[in-house]
Amino acid sequence: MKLSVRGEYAMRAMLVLASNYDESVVRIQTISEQQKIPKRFLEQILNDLKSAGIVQSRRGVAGGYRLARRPEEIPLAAIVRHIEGALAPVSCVSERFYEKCSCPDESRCAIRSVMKEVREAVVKIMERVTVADLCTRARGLQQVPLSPFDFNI
Amino acid sequence: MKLSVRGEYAMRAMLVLASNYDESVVRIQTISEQQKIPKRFLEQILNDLKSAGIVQSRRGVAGGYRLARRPEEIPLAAIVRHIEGALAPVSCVSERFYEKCSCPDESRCAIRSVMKEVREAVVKIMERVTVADLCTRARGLQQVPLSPFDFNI
DNA sequence: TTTAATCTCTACTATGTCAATAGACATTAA
DNA sequence: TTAATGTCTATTGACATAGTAGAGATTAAA
Repeated sequence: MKLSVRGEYAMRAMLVLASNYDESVVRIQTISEQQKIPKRFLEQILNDLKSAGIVQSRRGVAGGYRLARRPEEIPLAAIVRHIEGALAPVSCVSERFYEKCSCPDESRCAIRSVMKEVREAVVKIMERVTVADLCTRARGLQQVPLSPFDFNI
Repeated sequence: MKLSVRGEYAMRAMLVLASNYDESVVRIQTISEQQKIPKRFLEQILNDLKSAGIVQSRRGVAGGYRLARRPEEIPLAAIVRHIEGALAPVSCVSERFYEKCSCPDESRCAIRSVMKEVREAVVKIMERVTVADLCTRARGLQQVPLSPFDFNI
């Protein structure tokens, strides 16, 4: 898995939506400003997440976006898979985005067997951690005081 | 980590070199034919691995490539890091290829903390597995009979 | 000394992806 | 009716990828 800027923005937006899960909807502009994400670019990303059934939207004056499910029910894997594609390091070990590779004999490829392990390790984390966990972590990190090195005199 | 074709070729070539570690050198052409890798492309890749000190070469008539160290001393991480760059899913959690990301406060970024876990999991595998392990696995996989489904009548 | 087989270095190219930006449109609450 | 929103499609510039190509340097052997 390699996260593009697009994928990073998607996660950041999801974190905002999850933090405001009680609200009816959150406007694109609000997310864009809070997270410093180019608005028109964010539009595309959220629209994309909508087509994946991960978020819902309301159009018109009091419009905006909200999560389609509870934050606990959305693993990070779901977001990344829809925005970036495979979590696997090579597509010949991907379950959902499988593509044949060019090696002579895939079933006996030693490299592939290592790549499978990498895939498993990544999937394990990304499927276990949900958007709700992200919120919890974010709250935890707020508590931590800034390191002295982070202060400018 | 996401492996490009270039990175995959590099690993396949390294596997061939390790299998012939007793030989003096192996010709590009030999590797190219065995692994079905475009020769001129492979030239570049091997030359690149040479500049990384991972392989050595001999020029001229009886020329070719060989590993610069014993297969047990070359972790896959070394190869991938030189050909592809960071193992980390985002550069803001990379040790060797660190780059600042666009999030408001990196030290308190919840997404980053998850990405760190992913990085650790990937690095752990790629640093532990060596080219020698690749050879061992390859030999093991040779023993395994083809699944009945792999036969064409 | 010549030759042929090899690696080496640099440049080029076609294609695709990424990160936006833009315009016209549809929907909705007030 | 209007203004604030989301929706859809197209375009763009920069860069990366996966090669291809040509000319050259080095070396073992004839």
